[in-house]
Amino acid sequence: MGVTEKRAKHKEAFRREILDSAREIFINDGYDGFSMRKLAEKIDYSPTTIYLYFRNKDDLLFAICEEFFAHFLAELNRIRSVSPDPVETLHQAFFYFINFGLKNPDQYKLIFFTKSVYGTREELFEKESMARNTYFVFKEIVQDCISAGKLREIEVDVIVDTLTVVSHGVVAKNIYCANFLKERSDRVAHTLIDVLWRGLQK
Amino acid sequence: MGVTEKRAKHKEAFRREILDSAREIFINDGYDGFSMRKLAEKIDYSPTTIYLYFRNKDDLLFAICEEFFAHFLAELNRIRSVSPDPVETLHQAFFYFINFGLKNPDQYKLIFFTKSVYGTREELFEKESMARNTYFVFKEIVQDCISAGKLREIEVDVIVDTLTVVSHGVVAKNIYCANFLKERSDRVAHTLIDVLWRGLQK
DNA sequence: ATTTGATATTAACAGTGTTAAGCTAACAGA
DNA sequence: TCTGTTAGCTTAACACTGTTAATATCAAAT
Repeated sequence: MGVTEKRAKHKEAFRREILDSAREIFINDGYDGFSMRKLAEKIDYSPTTIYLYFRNKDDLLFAICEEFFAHFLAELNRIRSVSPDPVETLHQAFFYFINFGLKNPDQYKLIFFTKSVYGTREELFEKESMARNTYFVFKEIVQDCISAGKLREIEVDVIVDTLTVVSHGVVAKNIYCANFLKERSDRVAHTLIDVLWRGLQK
Repeated sequence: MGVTEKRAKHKEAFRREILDSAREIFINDGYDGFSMRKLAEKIDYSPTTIYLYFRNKDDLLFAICEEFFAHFLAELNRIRSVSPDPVETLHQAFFYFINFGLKNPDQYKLIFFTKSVYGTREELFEKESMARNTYFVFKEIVQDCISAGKLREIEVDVIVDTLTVVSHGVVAKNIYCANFLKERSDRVAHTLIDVLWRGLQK
């Protein structure tokens, strides 16, 4: 292995180390609680060193979000391959997102409620990203249900939005009304899914 | 009118002026975009003067939130007095919140998605506030529907949470997925209410 | 041995929330 | 009228923030 290769590898490893430390701080302390100086101290380098590996604070956040969406995408594909029934697949996929949010509110908040990391709808669709891929796979799952005649004839995009809206809602409530859904968030989530399903079915 | 009274009145007027300017900045620039120095410049006083009228930045936000909730409460009571049918009242009340959020995303975000202004569920219930009053009136509206036998037999608190969850969801999606619901937010909101209603009815 | 280039650092700028101390002007009582 | 007090406001400062420019370090290549 050549020297330049070795260096490139070390650089990559260092980038990873920065990213992992950054994610920890972002999740624990939130977007505002995160600071470049805090991260620098954690990794034992000067604050400006970070700028050699990431453009700025938001670039760090973007990289972290992409890794999360890669994770979501993998899970959606797993569910899809395991469960052959489209309705069952949608149920599981939908519950996966809500459950992730309820179990990891800080992560969910960071990814979805911090900044418009991926810009407008158009900007999200324009350039390739894990977030974009995740969106399309989820849309396909919904489309499969429609194609199987299991849902009311509502535009697929409207249904997708409706579902993500509800997921965001459960988690937002859980995050911003401190302890509001405590001991009850699961019940509210299940009630909501139950109600939604009754309302969406043909 | 005595001198002390006059002074008190002036003080009150000044407080109002600060609050109005603060709300403008909070809404336009968001919680983070707001700064004491910005506000000071706007009202043409030094930053520290503000601290003679408000404990700190969050105290300003709290005062602004309370005024909003006073507004909500008045509107809920108005709807209630106008529409005698409990189901119609709930529909209107629910749509009022969603609509407020879609029409005034910055305000909604400031009030509901910025900080846990009113603390935990317990803390909200403990001390009297406009937010607390608003919550209870909305709960009463839901309870009226249940009492009239118009809803499935689900615990009233769960239904209230479910509805606020959906309201938060629509608005959150609208805010954080920039332009995501654009031109479609109304349709998604109506679809959601329609779906929810089908699912909630007996 | 010298040059080059990558990597890391120090110093600085402009901004943040908040506090402590001090100034000014108007009032009250003698 | 002089003095003491107090309300109202300001200046200065502290400890932070993200980010940039200039500089130092040090290993590899010539």
